[in-house]
Amino acid sequence: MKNVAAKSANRTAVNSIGDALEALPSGSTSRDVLDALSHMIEANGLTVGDRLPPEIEIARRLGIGRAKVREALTAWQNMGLVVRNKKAGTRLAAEMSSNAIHLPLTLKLEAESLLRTHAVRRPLEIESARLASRNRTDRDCRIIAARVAELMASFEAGEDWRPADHRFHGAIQEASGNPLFNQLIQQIQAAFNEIYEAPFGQPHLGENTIPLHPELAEAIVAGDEGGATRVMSRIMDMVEAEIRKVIGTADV
Amino acid sequence: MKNVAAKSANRTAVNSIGDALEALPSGSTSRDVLDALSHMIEANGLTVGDRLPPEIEIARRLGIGRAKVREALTAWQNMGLVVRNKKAGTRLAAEMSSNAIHLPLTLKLEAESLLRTHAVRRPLEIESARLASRNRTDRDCRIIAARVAELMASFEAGEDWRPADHRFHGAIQEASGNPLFNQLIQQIQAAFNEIYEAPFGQPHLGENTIPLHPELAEAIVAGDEGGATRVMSRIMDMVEAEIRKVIGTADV
DNA sequence: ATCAAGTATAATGTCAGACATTAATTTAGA
DNA sequence: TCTAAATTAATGTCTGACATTATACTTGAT
Repeated sequence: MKNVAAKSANRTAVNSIGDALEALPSGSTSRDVLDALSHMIEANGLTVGDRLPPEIEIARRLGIGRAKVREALTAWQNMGLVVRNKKAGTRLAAEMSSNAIHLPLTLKLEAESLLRTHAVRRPLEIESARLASRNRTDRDCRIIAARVAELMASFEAGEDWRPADHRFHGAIQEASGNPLFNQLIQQIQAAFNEIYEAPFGQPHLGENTIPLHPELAEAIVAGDEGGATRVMSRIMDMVEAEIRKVIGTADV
Repeated sequence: MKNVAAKSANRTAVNSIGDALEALPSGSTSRDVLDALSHMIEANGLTVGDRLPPEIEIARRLGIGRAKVREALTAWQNMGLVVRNKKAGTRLAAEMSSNAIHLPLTLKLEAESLLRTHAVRRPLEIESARLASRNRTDRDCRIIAARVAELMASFEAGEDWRPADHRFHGAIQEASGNPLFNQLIQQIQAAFNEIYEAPFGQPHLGENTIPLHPELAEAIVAGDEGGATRVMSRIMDMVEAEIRKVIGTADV
């Protein structure tokens, strides 16, 4: 019975893709293929568990080779967005894996994932600040001082201070002596931005925390482990509060 | 001049892959291809910026088709681990890309130190314990209780308790309500094991910490945020101490 | 008529070969 | 010596074929 419903749903989907899948211009990238598919999925209201058209059909409609379609679908598969099955074809995956963030498809689902992403970033930032205040070299101190000055100047000039903020935190992670912190946080932050920038435009998230940054820099330079931990925690808490305010939810 | 050095490095790499790339058994998956390549990369000491052999060469050596090699490399490319270039071939990427949190190779390339890996795991474990003691459901409590019982039984029976330990920590991360913790820690731990098991054989790392685990479980079930944080911190500190003892180094 | 077993089929998975494209390298020329 | 054109070695793409397999269908027995 469930099969019957699924089957008819599939048929409508497959029959009506002509409306939404048009030939791509030449030189189109794998990303374009995914965008076209996203569009088709949305236009047809396909949901989790539904089948996509066969690869060969997609290729024909888009006017590209099957290899290109496969490459694109493989990307989604690796992100956990679709599962492929010999006879059953390619279906939208039962669950969106969290490190798979392809915007057109997942935007609606990802609001609270901003908080989740931040929740992971939080302890890493705090720990990196603690280690930085412990392991910093003279050179690190000079860089941190320069970066925080740069940040405050940018902030007070009313410019877009986020690149400077990014560099400042990068300097702290650098000073921690463990490159993994920088790597991980950078990736997490990139994922965050990918979710965030699109739906809400140009944000000023974290603006209230900027005045705290000189204090953070001082604590690290002074080697004050507890102070660095405390200030960074406060910064992270304030960022979290702002996220909640923006997306208007309360639960993690 | 830099070109010359790079070129000669490439040549040695390409010439010596015969040592490290052996034919795969049939039915091998794309993951196997990547594992074989990882192995080759490590065996030849390739680092960021170095070239991989041409796809067709890899395919020949592994006894598979070029399509399969391409699919595997595409996965890495999508994760930002490699960049491909028409004539220049495929190179290990200079920077890890954003939406991909694929740690195993990253860590292998970047972290020669177990301590660094552990240093990243530490704050994540502590935070997940804290969140678990805050967000746990009744169901989580039951699972945690069952897992810790299982762990202690396995430990006292003198068996290999590590799978049970793994499941216990997994239950805590589950209880935190944020699946990202589980994902990240699991990957970090996988990377750790990949580095660790090989050189030191069958370890009993963390054995001294097992008796602390019931206490940790109790704190979480009781909702004692401070207690959970404290115990998990102690566990992590002890693991770190044991790592230091094993590898006999002092520096992070 | 219902259920089980076997068969057919339609989709993905893989391979091979060819050609297109591009960027590094080499060569020719000013 | 420097610049520009030709070469070339790699990835990128297309096509067609075959392998594999999970589903869908058919057949047979109870």
